[in-house]
Amino acid sequence: MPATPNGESFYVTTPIFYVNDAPHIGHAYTEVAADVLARWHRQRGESSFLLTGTDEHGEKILRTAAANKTSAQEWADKLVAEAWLPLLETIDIDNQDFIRTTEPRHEKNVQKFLQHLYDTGFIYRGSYEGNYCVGCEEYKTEGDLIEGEGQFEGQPVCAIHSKPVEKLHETNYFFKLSEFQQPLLDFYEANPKFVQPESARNEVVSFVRRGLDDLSISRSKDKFDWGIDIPWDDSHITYVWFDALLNYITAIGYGEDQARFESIWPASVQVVGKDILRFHAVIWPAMLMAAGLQPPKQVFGHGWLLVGGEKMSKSKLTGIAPSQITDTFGSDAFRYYFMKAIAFGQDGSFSWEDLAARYQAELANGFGNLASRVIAMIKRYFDGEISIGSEVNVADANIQLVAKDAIAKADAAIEDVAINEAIASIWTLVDALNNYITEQEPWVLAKDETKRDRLASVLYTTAEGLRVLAVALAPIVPKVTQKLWDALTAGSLGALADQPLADAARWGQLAAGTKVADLDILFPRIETEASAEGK
RNA sequence: CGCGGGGUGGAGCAGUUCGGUAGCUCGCCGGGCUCAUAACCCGGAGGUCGUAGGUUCAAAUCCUGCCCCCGCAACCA
Repeated sequence: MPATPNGESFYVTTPIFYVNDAPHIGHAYTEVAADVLARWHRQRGESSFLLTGTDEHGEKILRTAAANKTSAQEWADKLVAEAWLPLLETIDIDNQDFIRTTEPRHEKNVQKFLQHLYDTGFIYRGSYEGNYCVGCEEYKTEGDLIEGEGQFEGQPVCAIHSKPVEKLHETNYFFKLSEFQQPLLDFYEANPKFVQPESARNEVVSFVRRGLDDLSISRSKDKFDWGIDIPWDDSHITYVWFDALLNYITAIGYGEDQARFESIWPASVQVVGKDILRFHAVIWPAMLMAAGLQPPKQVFGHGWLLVGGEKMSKSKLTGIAPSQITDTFGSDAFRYYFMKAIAFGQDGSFSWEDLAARYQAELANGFGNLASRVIAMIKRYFDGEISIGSEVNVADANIQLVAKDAIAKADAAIEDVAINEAIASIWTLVDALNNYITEQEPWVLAKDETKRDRLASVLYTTAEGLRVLAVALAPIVPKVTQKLWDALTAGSLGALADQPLADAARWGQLAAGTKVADLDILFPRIETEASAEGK
């Protein structure tokens, strides 16, 4: 694996959640992916920073707040406290910061950014003509409209209200996005990994080739005022792009702590759902270019979770709250399942049956049971004491090779943001160890006093294998690997999260004489029927 | 001709860039083992690779037509 020097910085972001939404497994999926990347890089010795947060401005929030008889800010506060922060708990996210777009550190520096672009001529005052739907109280793009039926036959109508839209004019501020078509295409050309996966990149490139329009970035306060004031014109507030997207830099010191900002930016990977890929791969880099800042190194658009073969949706009642899964299976299983079962970047099917099957086969029977049998044998045959045998054979050496190879390949896979491949690679060691135990038959060796030394070697090999697994799987399943680590090392090797991946496969780290501790069942069998859920 | 993704043993997927024994996980059947969470290990059955044609010595893989499913147009990573 590449020997990464300490001091390298890894900055990963998730989209900020629209605070009005109800958290579902799609949100959690994005979070877990980013968290796994961040933890992995941290164990590579890099200073790894995971940012997530909430998007709290906008008309909808203002309206639901009013409907709940409270102010927009209080409404947002409540949702953050009751929905979004608990979500992070539920799935064990180790984020270094959580930014809210209503915080002063954000609003103030968004204004600095806007002012800068205004001063340098990238923002101008223009007239906006659009199709306004009175029912929605917002402008619709051509694509938002559908063909009318019945009395409105032949004219475009709002897809939600099925009523004709009005042509309205409004004076707005615009960002000169159109000037960035060629710079963006050049940038994509020079940085082929900027948009990943490949299919996402192709889509973005062809989208930009078709041409870009300038972007309206402000709204008149006549419409609503729950946003950030345009600094030079207090009759307008900014629109989503210059508010939400900028969180990625306001959180790390843009505009007020230049040294810190420069030490972290540009972001290493910005994980986004494919629905918001264009904003992150087109508008966002253009904004940064306009401001003289570097675009992120990579924007990764992941796929959708499909339920019953279709995209999850609230209206079809296929939205699933993460806690529905973690209550039964635990946060580690949640993290493992979604990272392993779905190729990151592609759509993936979720089903309770698949989740239960993988939990049982891979986590409980594969990994959990392996840990169980190894610890049990050390206790049974050596009174719980780690013992290093001297008789090493080809099979032992092979396990060491598998371990080394597994880590190296997993590391390379993480580099490509292929999280499922990384896990599959680590799992080769789980399988190899189960196989090794069967072939070495330690229970047979145990019956022969003269084979005591060989027995020690076999058990030491398996214990070291478990140690490697604990370290390599810590970013994926932090809770159970911690339990395993405690049982195995009795604290003699320091904290699990501090174990460098580069050194993980170096054999011989468990010291002779270490007493292994009791190990709880890592993944208890789920007694309830396959689905463990009433569906 | 709106844009895009996809159709591979019962389920979920890989393989399609650079044609040449169809692979993985789960499930199923048979065997082994007993340290372990009725677990683990080995072997086996099961596929006209959506469909119709074309190119080729050879196509899941290249070309053409057609059929079907899904996403983008309502909440929504």
